[in-house]
Amino acid sequence: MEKVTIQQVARAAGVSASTVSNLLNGRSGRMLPATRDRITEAISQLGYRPNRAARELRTGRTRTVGLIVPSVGNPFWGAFARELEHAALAEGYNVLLCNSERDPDRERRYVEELWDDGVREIVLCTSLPSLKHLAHIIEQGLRLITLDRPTQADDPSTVVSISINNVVGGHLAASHLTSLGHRNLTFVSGSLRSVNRTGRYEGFCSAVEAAGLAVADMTLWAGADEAPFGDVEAADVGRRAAHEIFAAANPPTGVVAINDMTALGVCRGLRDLGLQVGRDVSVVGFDDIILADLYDPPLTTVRQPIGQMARLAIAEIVSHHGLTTGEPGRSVLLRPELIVRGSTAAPPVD
Amino acid sequence: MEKVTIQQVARAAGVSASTVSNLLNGRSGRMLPATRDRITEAISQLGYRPNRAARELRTGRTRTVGLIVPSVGNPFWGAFARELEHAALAEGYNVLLCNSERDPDRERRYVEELWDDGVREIVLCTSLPSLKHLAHIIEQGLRLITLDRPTQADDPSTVVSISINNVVGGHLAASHLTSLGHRNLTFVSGSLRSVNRTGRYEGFCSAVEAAGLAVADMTLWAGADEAPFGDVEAADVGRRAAHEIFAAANPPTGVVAINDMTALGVCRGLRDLGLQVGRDVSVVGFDDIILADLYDPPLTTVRQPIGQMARLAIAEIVSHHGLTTGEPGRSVLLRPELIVRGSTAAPPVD
DNA sequence: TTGAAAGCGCTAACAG
DNA sequence: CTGTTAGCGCTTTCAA
Repeated sequence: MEKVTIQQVARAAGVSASTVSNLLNGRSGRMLPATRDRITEAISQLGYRPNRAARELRTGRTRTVGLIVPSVGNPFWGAFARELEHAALAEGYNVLLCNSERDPDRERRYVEELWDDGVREIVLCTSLPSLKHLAHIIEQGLRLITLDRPTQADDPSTVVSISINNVVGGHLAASHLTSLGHRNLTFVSGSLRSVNRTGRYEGFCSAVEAAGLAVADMTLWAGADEAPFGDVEAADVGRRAAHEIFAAANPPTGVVAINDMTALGVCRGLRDLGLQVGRDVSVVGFDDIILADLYDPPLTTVRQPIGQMARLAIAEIVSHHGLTTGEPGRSVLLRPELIVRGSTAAPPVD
Repeated sequence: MEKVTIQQVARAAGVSASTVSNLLNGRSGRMLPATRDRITEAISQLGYRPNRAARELRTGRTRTVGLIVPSVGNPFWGAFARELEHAALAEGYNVLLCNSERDPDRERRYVEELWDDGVREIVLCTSLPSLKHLAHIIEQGLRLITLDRPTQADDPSTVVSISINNVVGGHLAASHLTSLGHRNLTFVSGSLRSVNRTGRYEGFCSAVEAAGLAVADMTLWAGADEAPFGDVEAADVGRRAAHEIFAAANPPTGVVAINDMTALGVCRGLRDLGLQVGRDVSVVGFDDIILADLYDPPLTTVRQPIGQMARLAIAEIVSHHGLTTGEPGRSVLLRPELIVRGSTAAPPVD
């Protein structure tokens, strides 16, 4: 079967291409019903589907939004992708998913690729501190919505950001532990390049202080600085962290991890050492991925409202579609929620 | 910054558009070095990037491969997506990832969307028995490579399939249990619509028979037929399965699950009932997702060689690029590997 | 060695 | 109400 064009449809219906085009683009208000029927008939008869490239070349528009996630290997991003797709589909948009592996270079390549494909709206999930590598495209008019990444001082002004309040999240996690009676905590963070680490650690520290403890006594385990950790490796990071932390003198009784994958790695590492999570050591994660509840023991964690984040992102895109005015970007901070499960308990009395 | 076209580059370099185009498309063999330099200079000066839509409209080609997975919420597919992307990038291809949620309708929509976007090669991960809903596009020349789905009798002849030998996999899983001494097994399968279930269950049965046991005594738990289970719900399916199976009389001592997510759900369900996995009950999964090794106890599972599968898929695409001949599709069956971990052991002696 | 010209399939004024 | 017309940005003969 050969490709069928608008011309052939026109011919089959005995009209001109423009008339077919008009029907296709909702300008059929004052069209004779008979004409409309003949065209519709011809379209389905021939199995005609408009050529995107041609249409786009002409109009410059697309109804596709790009989604770039740090790693589809991390179930959190998989789940978020589902939510975004769901919200987008409801508005008649399609989603194209790309996987950056937290590599600025891949991030840029994908943004360019999408831009060249005519995509003008991208939801970027990144924790990179700078957006410099994308500045040239943002200038050209790309609408960028960053997710899980609070606005940074030098971000281009048109960028919209949607994320949770990390300070609150870190505080929730740590104060949960201190209120259980823990006095010696460690914060485990894989990548130092993540902007989320800062906020979460800040909240962690504020909770520590609020409990009358000295922040100086708390450890920040941040892994090897040089290694570019992906999210799949997050579990390995956590596992190694546990090995190191609990081999050292004066180990903590409570651990807050930067995300659930890392937290699960920590749990695995503790088990390697014969320590029991939820009894010998308490562990709190971040994200609330499906597996948090499935794990043994189920993981206490700070939940991110991914459904809401996804809907906000799409709402932002829908409301601005077609606008060319560079209205200054906004920043939405959602409140995270602590989900208490079996991985945390009062510290052991020794 | 306005969009810069090939014309502007040409003007800036003092040449014609065709010359710029020639350079861009590797036809610069007999071009004056001076000319070439002026053009290259102009391109980077202006930040020129060719318009995909225009190029594609002209040529009809793309270097993008579509990847449709059943659910990015399942870490197995996330991991596979990474592998495929890796292999594709190495060959200069890009990957566009779509999420079908095992819905034939969404599958079709995405295939059409990708086709309309100029994508002519799609790696489709599906376990749907029929490809009828895609027949109209396959006829038009779409190159389809199905993954994790053995060729079915009525598949269009040009479809290439890459998957593991499910019969061998099911056999490996079950014979591992019988050789440990288990005599009462259950096969837990969520979706009845999955073509993989058949093969895996067949292998399961053959191992049961080989151990001198009666297949009729083994249970096949297949969940509620009506519910359209997604992969994220797989864990729930497993959990519910465990609840039902172990509430009934004469419960098994060994369980083979259709995939790891389901297996982890089964483990969770067993824990709900106070049963200990790897002691009271042995559980085997399928896939070997990252979390299998992270779990407590680590999950024994049948590993799918996703790296190899990804490379084969891309090799297939690369080798056929540009060919229009409808060479009959091939079917590759890879051998899965049993990974023994802590979730399986000899049955308890009572 | 380079350029002129035609056209991919579609849309959007503008005429009729 | 519908058709004519003129491109969108690029590639590709073919001619110079």
